[in-house]
Amino acid sequence: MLDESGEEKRTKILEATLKLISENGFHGTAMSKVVKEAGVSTGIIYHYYKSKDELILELYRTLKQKYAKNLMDNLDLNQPLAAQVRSIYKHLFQSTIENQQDAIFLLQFATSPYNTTEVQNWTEHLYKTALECVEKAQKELIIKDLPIAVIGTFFVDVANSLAQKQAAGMIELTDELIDRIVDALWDAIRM
Amino acid sequence: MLDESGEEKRTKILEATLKLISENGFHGTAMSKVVKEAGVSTGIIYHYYKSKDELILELYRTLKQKYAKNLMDNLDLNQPLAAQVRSIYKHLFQSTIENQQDAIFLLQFATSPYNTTEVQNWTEHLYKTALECVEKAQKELIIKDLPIAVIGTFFVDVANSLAQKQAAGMIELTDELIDRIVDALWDAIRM
DNA sequence: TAAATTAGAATGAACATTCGATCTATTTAA
DNA sequence: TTAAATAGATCGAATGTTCATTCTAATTTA
Repeated sequence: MLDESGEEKRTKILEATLKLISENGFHGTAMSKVVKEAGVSTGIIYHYYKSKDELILELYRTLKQKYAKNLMDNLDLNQPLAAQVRSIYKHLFQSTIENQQDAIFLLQFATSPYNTTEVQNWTEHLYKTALECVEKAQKELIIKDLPIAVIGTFFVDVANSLAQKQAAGMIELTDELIDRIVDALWDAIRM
Repeated sequence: MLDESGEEKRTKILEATLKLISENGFHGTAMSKVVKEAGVSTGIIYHYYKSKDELILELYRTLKQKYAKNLMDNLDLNQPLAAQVRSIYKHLFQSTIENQQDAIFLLQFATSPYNTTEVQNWTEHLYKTALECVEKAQKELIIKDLPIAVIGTFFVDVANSLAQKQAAGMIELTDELIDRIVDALWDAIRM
């Protein structure tokens, strides 16, 4: 190919996988369909990825990293803690909801056997800075002393679930509604 | 009796399916494994269920019905509204968390393509009484006027996610912690 | 030209489902 | 009361399909 580097092909494969899995789930997504959707040959997919599992894991890592990076980049450590925590909430929500396809894939992944303890540990380390911020807020009695996993659920899992409901047409998440949801969840955790 | 043994076999098959899917996901659960786990023959499963999909749907319906019934049975409409809503929360949490296997299956189902709009509508009607209770509390300005789907997420999806985290050993949900979580979520929705 | 990349047919395993035979209990007929 | 008939339940081997992965040959790139 002329203007298609290996990287571009990798990306195409990942994008096709994301689209198909978010629409049809892990079962409904045969490698042959990924190949077709991405417009590449069967062989090439195994040139870039060892196996289907490896491909799915790489897709997961790519997406998680994207979100974590975006979150950290938008975190202003000079702000008051309360504002920082609310900012984390807001960002998580907005980026989750703006990328429904990603959210649906991540939700499926999280509830699947792919999500091993090893993967979970890797994921957790990505959010180190945000976690530290939350822990600091707990120490200073700004937010409730709930286990970090519970607060994480309030943040991440709620956002993912709502994104899924929006994708299913059960709800419309306007900016105004997102603000009210963030307010409500802030009420849940603040002292 | 014939009927009884037949029912028992149906139950055995459902139980095996639940165990295997909650442990290994939809992919990891071949009909041959269900057969082995349930201790029945290949043929009999198709005598009772049209297909694998039909079996999975029936399992979903069975579980959902169980929870909805338990919830409604424990709802005392003579109590003050706030107490009713909190009671719903508490029950949802407790029953979800006490049955991790169920919760994991339901979570997987919810994020899979099995969860069509049709299925979602059926599920919603099950919780009619609880929904009415929440809506009434909104009208009387006891809780915030958030879309019912959002409040549903705060209830059901949070409980399911936490049950999954507990199953994964990431958290230990003691009675005391559950109370604090219910308190926190009540703070999220109350006026 | 040599090495890397790409193609897509070929392979074999896994899987959902079917089928025909057999068994068991209940009803009917003599 | 007993024997035959019927209908549902059960079995597991056989079938045909789908799918992940591999292989060989062709093409591109350096």
